[in-house]
Amino acid sequence: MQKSSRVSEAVIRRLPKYYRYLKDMQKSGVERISSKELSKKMGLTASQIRQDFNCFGGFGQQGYGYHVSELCDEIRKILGLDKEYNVIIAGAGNLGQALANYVGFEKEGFNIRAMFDVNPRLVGLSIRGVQILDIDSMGDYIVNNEIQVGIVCVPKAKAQEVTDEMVKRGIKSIWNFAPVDVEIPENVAVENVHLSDTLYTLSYKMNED
Amino acid sequence: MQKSSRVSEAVIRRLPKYYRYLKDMQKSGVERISSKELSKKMGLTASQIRQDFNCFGGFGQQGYGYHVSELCDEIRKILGLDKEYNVIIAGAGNLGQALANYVGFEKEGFNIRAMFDVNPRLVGLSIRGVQILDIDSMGDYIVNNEIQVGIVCVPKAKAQEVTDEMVKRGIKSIWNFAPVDVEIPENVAVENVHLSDTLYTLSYKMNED
DNA sequence: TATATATCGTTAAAAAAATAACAATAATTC
DNA sequence: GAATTATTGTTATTTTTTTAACGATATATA
Repeated sequence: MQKSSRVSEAVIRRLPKYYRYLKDMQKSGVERISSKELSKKMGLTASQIRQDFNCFGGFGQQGYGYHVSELCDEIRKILGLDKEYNVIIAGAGNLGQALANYVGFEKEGFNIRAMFDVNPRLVGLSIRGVQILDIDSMGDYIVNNEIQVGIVCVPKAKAQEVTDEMVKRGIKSIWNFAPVDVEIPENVAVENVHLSDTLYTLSYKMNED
Repeated sequence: MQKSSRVSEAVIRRLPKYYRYLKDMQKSGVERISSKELSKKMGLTASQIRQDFNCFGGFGQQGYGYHVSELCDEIRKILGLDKEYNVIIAGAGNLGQALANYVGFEKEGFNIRAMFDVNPRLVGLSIRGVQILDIDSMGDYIVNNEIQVGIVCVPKAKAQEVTDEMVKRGIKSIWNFAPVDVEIPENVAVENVHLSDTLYTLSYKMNED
């Protein structure tokens, strides 16, 4: 798995999709699958699938195909979903609350430990057992509770500031939903989500031909 | 703009990002920008930017650069954001409510007309003036109110069913947040969002080196 | 057990995307 | 107003990504 650092962004972005489909198949009791069958289901080519998996060593067997649950486990590991993470959410507005309420993240090891907000009306409340604390206490909380992942759901104007504080206190991963690309140092990972981007793409497609 | 149908997916997916940066600059009063300056801000190459814009005709001026507001307007048009759309949301859970509360969409012409849910406790309530109606009335509502865009925020198990109903009643664009790829006929546009995909990518990056 | 079939991993070819180069032209300077 | 500079649009080159081809190997069949 030393190849990792040379795996292209395109491949990496397909991994979660593989994982989704494989998890589903595993759940439905499918035991084996060939690259050809999988390609049909996922709308990719069989060639690409084999090539993608081979970036990480290749988990199949000639003449047989892939063991679904084995392959699924491998991809889980590659994605780092076999570990547990401590997570906080900055911004307890609608989106922050929606994320806190979604149980799927916890199933994959992302445990939301606390939420933070400036609004005194929200501070003190709980969402699914997760407390909303004052945003001023976020820095110390990160340090004291070994938080690795920070989710940014604050308004655009506060996003960079909140991110900076997270990074300063040792967070190594920023999942940002504010509609602005936040800047981070090289050793920190970031995903700027930009929900509306996909809406605009949809708008483009709708008006295309 | 006849070229449209031959513009690559990669370019199309960058358009919303250009639009974001240009809108910001326009707001801050920036009048002109060169591909070189823009490339620095956005983390792209100047070459790529010029090439991207030229897919749609090229809006610059040699020796000068681009007029920010003019370029911004052009991209708005290309994305179809100069029009108005009637939108509904299926599923008034946390995510549905979060989307209904976000005013940014309306600013770009996506007017949320109604929400739909199965939960009788939610039916009858309003979010920012948008009524939550019974999901069974969705089909007729779509027809009677000329709805063009359907946002799917229902659980995974119901996503395809709800999508089918939307398509059957004439919706031409599906923005799907359920964690499954919904299938649609060829003449309908779809964006399957998959929030957790970016979290998993983040997880990969965090564990990389 | 030998033969046929399926299917992978891998190498080769093709296609697509990104980058670089440059001629054309507008703006600016002297 | 001529010369210089800036910067585009466009063509050429390079790189990356995708697709196709195929030998190797395991499974299934006769």
